[in-house]
Amino acid sequence: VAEGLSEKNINPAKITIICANRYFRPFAFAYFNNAEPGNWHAAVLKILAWTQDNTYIQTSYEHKLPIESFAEFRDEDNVVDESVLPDAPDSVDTPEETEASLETFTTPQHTPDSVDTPEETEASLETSTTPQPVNRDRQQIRTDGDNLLATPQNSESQQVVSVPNPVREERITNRSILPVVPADLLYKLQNTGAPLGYHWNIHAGINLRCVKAFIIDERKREYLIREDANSSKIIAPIARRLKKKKWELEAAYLIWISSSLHKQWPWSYMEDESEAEQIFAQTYPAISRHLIDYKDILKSRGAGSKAKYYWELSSRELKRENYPEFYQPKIVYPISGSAMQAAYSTWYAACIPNTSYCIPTDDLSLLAILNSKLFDWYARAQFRNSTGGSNLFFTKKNMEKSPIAFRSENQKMELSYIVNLILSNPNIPEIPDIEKEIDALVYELYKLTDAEIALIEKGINP
DNA sequence: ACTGTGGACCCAGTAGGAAG
DNA sequence: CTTCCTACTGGGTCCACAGT
Repeated sequence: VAEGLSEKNINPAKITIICANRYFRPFAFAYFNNAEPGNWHAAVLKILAWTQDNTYIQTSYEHKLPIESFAEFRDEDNVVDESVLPDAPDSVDTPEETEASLETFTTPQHTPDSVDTPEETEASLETSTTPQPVNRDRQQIRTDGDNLLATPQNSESQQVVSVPNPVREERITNRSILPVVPADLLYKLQNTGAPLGYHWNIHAGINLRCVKAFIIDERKREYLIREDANSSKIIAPIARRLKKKKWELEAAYLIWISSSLHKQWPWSYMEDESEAEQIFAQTYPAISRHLIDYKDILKSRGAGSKAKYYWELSSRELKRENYPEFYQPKIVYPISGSAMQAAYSTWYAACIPNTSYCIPTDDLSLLAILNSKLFDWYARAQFRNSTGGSNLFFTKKNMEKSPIAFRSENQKMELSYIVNLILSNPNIPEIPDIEKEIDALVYELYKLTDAEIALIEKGINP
């Protein structure tokens, strides 16, 4: 509420909020439905949103939108003054300008026939494509209307042009009124699709605190089982990423002995550690012989470890109830590194170490996006540490905020098909070409212009 | 002019501690 | 117990210098 005004003398029904970024992607109106003066609390905020994908035009008439006109975009706004971004005040706010522009855009409830003519459409496009510096803070408004961004297409209503439809890429590039700078591209990406955390859950891996003792390879596993068949009961598959490799994971095994604090082992209630050690050695002789080599390191595991004895992990029992994410197909990616190297695991009950995160999903189009050049560019722009190191941190918070573009079923299928080509033939020499194909499709998903793609290909970050 | 060696430095990757 | 991040490790690269 502006200074000098109180809730009482504002009529919420007279307020319409326009939410858009400089590219009008997405573009939304919000207004208070059933609002009455002095009764703010009963007002329901209604949102009408458009994206480039969405050609269905919602008319103000259809929704009884209380707005009758739009402010005219002035010519001088054609010149994008970077110094006033992002905090430039919205010029629409000044009363004179609002007053002066009343005739410029008239909604179809007054002239429903005339807007159908091509000239009219052209005229409204011409005026409205001009970018308007908008206060970014206002655009942070998040509503449950995220799903509106994924409204299915409906081309039938294309001829009803009631609201300026400025989302026309070719116009923006042809007029070259918008120099493509990395900050703009970053901003555009941030306003595309929905954040990853909106549709998916991210799960952390198991903190082993001594990888070399607990993780073994196939040969060692076979050896341990040959020595003592019981060993197989406490050996679980673990999906580790391969160094400097996307898509593929390394198959390894983890000696999973849950902490006595979570599970009752024959040695769990021994007072004396050497006594417990003896029982452990009798129960799992081969594994006991293996872990004893790391006794000193394991014993030095410090605070935070809830393991009761040195041969135990601090984790709970490996069961579906405790770790449902390990029992599903999942995308696995590193917690930090020089680049995103996501991979896909269908290995049943395969756990992951705490150097990785996983997203339980079989949506390979998400994997395609994560491993694309576009996402790499985004990560380089967004995921650096405050200390300025070279590492990128794919932390849970960072990843949850990452914008994932809307994908139609067809697009999902196309991307999944290509990703499957790589997954089923991980060592063919054509992989770089296939990855380029994926990059191109991902650029398409995010509706990037040629100039923006060039920016990413050249690796120019903000 | 070319090759081999070793030290210095850089950087990617990781273990594990701190904080919550 | 989870999440994040720091400090460490170890591999890679560069470069000066010595030997062939």
